[in-house]
Amino acid sequence: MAKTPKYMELVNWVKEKINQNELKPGDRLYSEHEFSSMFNMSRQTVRQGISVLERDNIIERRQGSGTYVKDIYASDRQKTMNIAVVTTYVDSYIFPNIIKGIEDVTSKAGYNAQISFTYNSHVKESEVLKNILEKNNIDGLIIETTKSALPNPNLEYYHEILKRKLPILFLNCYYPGLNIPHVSMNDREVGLMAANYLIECGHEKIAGIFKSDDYQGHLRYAGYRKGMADHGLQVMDEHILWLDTEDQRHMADNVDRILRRLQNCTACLCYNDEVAFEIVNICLKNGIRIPEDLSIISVDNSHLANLCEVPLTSIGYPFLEIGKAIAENLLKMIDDPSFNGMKEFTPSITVRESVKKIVRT
Amino acid sequence: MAKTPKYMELVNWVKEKINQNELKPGDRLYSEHEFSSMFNMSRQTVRQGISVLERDNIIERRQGSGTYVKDIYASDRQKTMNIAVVTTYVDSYIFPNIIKGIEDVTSKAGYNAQISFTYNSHVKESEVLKNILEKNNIDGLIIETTKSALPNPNLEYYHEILKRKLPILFLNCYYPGLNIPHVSMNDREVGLMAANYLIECGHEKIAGIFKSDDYQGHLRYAGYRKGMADHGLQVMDEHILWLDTEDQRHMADNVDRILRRLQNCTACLCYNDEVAFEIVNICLKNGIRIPEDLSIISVDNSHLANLCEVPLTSIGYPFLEIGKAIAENLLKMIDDPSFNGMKEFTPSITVRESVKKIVRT
DNA sequence: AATTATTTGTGCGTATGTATC
DNA sequence: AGATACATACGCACAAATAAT
Repeated sequence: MAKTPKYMELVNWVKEKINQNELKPGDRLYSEHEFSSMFNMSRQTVRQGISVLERDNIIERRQGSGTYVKDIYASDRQKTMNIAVVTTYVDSYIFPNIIKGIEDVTSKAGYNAQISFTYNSHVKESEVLKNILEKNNIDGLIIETTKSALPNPNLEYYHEILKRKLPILFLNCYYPGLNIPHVSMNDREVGLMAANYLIECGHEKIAGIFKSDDYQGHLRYAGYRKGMADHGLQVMDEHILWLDTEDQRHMADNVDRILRRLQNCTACLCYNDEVAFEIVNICLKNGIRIPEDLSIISVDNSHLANLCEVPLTSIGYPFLEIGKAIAENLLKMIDDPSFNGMKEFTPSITVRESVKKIVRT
Repeated sequence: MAKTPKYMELVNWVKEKINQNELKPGDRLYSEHEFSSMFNMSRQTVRQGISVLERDNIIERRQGSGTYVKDIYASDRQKTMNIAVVTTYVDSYIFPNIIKGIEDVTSKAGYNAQISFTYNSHVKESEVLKNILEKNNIDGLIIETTKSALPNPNLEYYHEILKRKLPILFLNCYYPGLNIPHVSMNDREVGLMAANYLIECGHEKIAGIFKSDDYQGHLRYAGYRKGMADHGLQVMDEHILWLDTEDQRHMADNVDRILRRLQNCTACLCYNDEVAFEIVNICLKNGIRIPEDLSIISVDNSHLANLCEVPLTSIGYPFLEIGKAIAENLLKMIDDPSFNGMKEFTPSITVRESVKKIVRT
């Protein structure tokens, strides 16, 4: 059995008082003489204990004045100048631009960006968050949450982050139930704008393809519903296709499913350019002409929208600007914990060739 | 005037002995009792001095055994579990895959990847390297050097890195004069293979577009020259176009230049898919049919090669594998400083539609 | 395998110096 | 100027770990 030294009594006593909030940052401890009589130990032993506390960065000695509890949330907490960035996929067009935006801002301010990926897996996300909390060497965190529409088993980690008052911003997605600010597009507005545009072009039977496991998909769906409802149009479940991350990776397996949902529709709202790109290819291969037989509207306005066989009309998603904004706001939060870094971008549409205007008869 | 405490005598004495190399890592210091009589100070005072040295991570006490000088290059140097990754551009297809490969490997091994970009600017590179050396919180470095074909003003930083025995690997490019291992394609082989393929297809008048400020460009050019020479063909300077990073960003400004170099040629070897993509567009707009009038061979075999209006025959560049390999080798170097992480990949060709076979008459 | 000498760790007492309020 | 606080310094005794005998 390991015998603990006498001076550890004092060390533990102080630590406990701090934990119980009976000793707050800036408070003066008892003097060495007082401790000496309180614990029945010599002043030398008291000093030994205080040395341990000093070494551990818990207290601070000031000659002639006293011994003080260090101020954790201010001068003491020295910045590491590291920012953690956690995203889901190393996607071909979203990721590089967002990262570039973030890195532009952080590197100019002297920060390093530590980048990790979750591959949209909760397990990987939990590993990443655990690692971040254990290492405790970052000043702030930008995270694109995994499967944001599903219950998140990693909530405890987010609560711990809040408890530690570590500045954190959600990228793109967010959890409605969690009090963590986010920087993203207004995705409901995105869905609404897309639906409205199609309706303005004369479409009424409008299919929708959304992502089921991202909260973004849910918001875009909500916007789409609102657009339909505003114009007295009905949303038909048989024209709504929900794709999850797995489906998206194997679109070829979903061809029949997709074609059935698109039947009898004159237009389709696609979750993003990646999906739209695939849908266009599938349609063309199956004799459906774009936009003559089916109009397609998409989201992201990435280079894919340009490169697509039928250039896509797409709602813009300014990834570079989002990256810059989220980094700027995180840095502000680091300097001023009361700053709320929430920001939502308003969408805009880029018209290309994938939507046909229908003249009503 | 500040009076220095007596125990500092001992502290300074030890520090000096270490500086003069009279005390080497692993050496045992005199015992507390010996010091006590040597310096005419009490054992308590000796202990105080030794405490200072211990706090400064200079010596290590072992109860019952003695006090030892710490071994800086081994057990002492505790790993930070951070890897720095420095690349040039946040490119649309190269970067995400390489980063993904690196992050895959490093995160599995429990490392964080700190990513920075130089935008192919020496100034930015120097800032990044300076920051890395100042913070001194990484276990290894992967760097894609900036403008590797030009004299590098940041050589001093690389020498400092070598001096510190910090594991470092060059990505893609490297400096021939610097003793730092690299992981890349064999770019000379790339140029050779591309030239040979065109020659095998019956082409003799072959233009070449290379990047002037990357060493990769020079190597591919060297390979191209060898392929030509091996078949008794002459390399004509008027058919060689050198582009630097700036030119590449404003290809539209170079149209006349480009068309002049391609005159009288039946084929063109392009530095990479990005360049080839642009060249194809420029040619088609100017009435040059691909591959009927001009065959194009390219390098990278990225998705751009597929998406190009004329699908490109391209020499593959396995970015994901390169990323994985460089990360694996860096981790090996961290664990075993004698390990040489150099690796060169052999290229392979993917044939699409941009090269016409000429039947000789 | 047990003993012993050596070395660092813990703990206490005292005295004096120096900074702060 | 004086009281109080921490800093330095010396002395001693015993405990615990280590290494050699």
